[in-house]
Amino acid sequence: MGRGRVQLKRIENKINRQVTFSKRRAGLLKKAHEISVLCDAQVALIVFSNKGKLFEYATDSCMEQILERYERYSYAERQLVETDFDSQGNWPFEHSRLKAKVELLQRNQRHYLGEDLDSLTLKEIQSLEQQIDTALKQIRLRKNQLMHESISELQKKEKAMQEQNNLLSKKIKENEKAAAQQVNNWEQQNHGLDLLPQPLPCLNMGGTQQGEFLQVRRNQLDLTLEPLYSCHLGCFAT
Amino acid sequence: MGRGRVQLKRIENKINRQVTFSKRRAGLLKKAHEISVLCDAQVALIVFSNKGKLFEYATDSCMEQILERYERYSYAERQLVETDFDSQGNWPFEHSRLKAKVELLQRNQRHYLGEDLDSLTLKEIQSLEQQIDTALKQIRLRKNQLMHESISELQKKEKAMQEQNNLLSKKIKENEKAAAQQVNNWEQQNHGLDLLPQPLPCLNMGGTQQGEFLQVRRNQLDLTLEPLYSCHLGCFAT
DNA sequence: AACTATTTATAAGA
DNA sequence: TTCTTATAAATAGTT
Repeated sequence: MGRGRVQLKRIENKINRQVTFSKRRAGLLKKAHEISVLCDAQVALIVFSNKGKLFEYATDSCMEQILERYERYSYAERQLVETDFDSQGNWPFEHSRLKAKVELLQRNQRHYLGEDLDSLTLKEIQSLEQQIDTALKQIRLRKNQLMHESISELQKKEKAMQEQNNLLSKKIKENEKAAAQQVNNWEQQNHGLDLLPQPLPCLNMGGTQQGEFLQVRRNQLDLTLEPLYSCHLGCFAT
Repeated sequence: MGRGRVQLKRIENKINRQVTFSKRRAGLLKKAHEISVLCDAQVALIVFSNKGKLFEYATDSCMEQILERYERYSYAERQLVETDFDSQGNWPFEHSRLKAKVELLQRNQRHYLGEDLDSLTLKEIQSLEQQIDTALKQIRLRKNQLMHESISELQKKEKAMQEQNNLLSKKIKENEKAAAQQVNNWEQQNHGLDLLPQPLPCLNMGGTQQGEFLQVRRNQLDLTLEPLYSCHLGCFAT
């Protein structure tokens, strides 16, 4: 919607990205509100800019309520299992223990994500740095592994297609030959009738193959999620 | 956008509302995805239809992670909400919700620490890598800040001590001078009585000063924390 | 589910 | 950032 057709990939120009973000964010929030009012739906929308700023919309401004509802919806099954498993226990105690645990985990999580670091001493920061540095190395290792897997699967696919391709080409040539033979025969019988057979284009790896492959992987690894959108991104963007 | 101008109010016709909901829902999800990709933003969108059906979109399919981030962001307000919620005593629900939360947090934590990465897709890994990379940068920033603070405080201290040192030296010299004067006087009065005053050693920055100072800083900054991260590193190692 | 007349959103330019 | 404008997209009403 604008003067150019838009490609669904990250806008590299920073200024441009920021401007587009502002505009589209406004549009998105507006539309969230509209569907909420028009269709009597309950909507929660959370947007973090790439700089980490938060924007949100929630029907009737009750974000927490909607998130609660969401979690209830997603954890419905789990609850059934857990409810009678726990009922033997000492609830008040268990409960406060859990709350403490959650708080601790959240605090650690903030630290792992590089937030709220002012409360740490130099020594703690240094230790944290080492942990995160190690983690990053692991993550990159695994990423590379996955990327290599992707690559080799794609190559395998390519090879298979190439073979199929060759086979088809061969068949086409044979057909052409047979056809030419036949034409020859005809020409010998009734002179001067031309039939030029069109050469067919070869099959090639399409640009969509990569996306398709990712979709497959996603479904294998992530059985719980509905795939809302197919992958439009290049696989190997950083 | 359509043949008539739209009024921002609930569509009363049920069929119409349902149809509009379908169309706009698709549009909204699409736009959420677009802004996420184009502008490198993290988006979570939750829609409950008025019949209670759930539709959702989350950048990189990690809804829970985004919701966690959201809750971290609105931490302060949330405390109040939770306290309220607890006291009305829906314990079984609250309890299982907490357990789910703990589980989620622990899973995320493992990922942040580079463990248990096999369950993640390539896209998720890439997203994780970016987060952790950013975190590490933050951590290093803070570390450098702390180190600079340490250094400049130490330098200030050094300077102060140097001054004190000079002052003391001066005083000692004066004392010596005075003493020599007196000795002279005495010598003039009763020849041949030698009293050589011992020169006093100067004060210096001891090797332990630095460690002590750091210890003090630590205690000032870290009143609340249990030592979460054990320290294996030297203070100023990278 | 398709179609199409219109309205909206928004990309690019100022 | 904000405004303008040309154009792409979304979609309301229709079939």
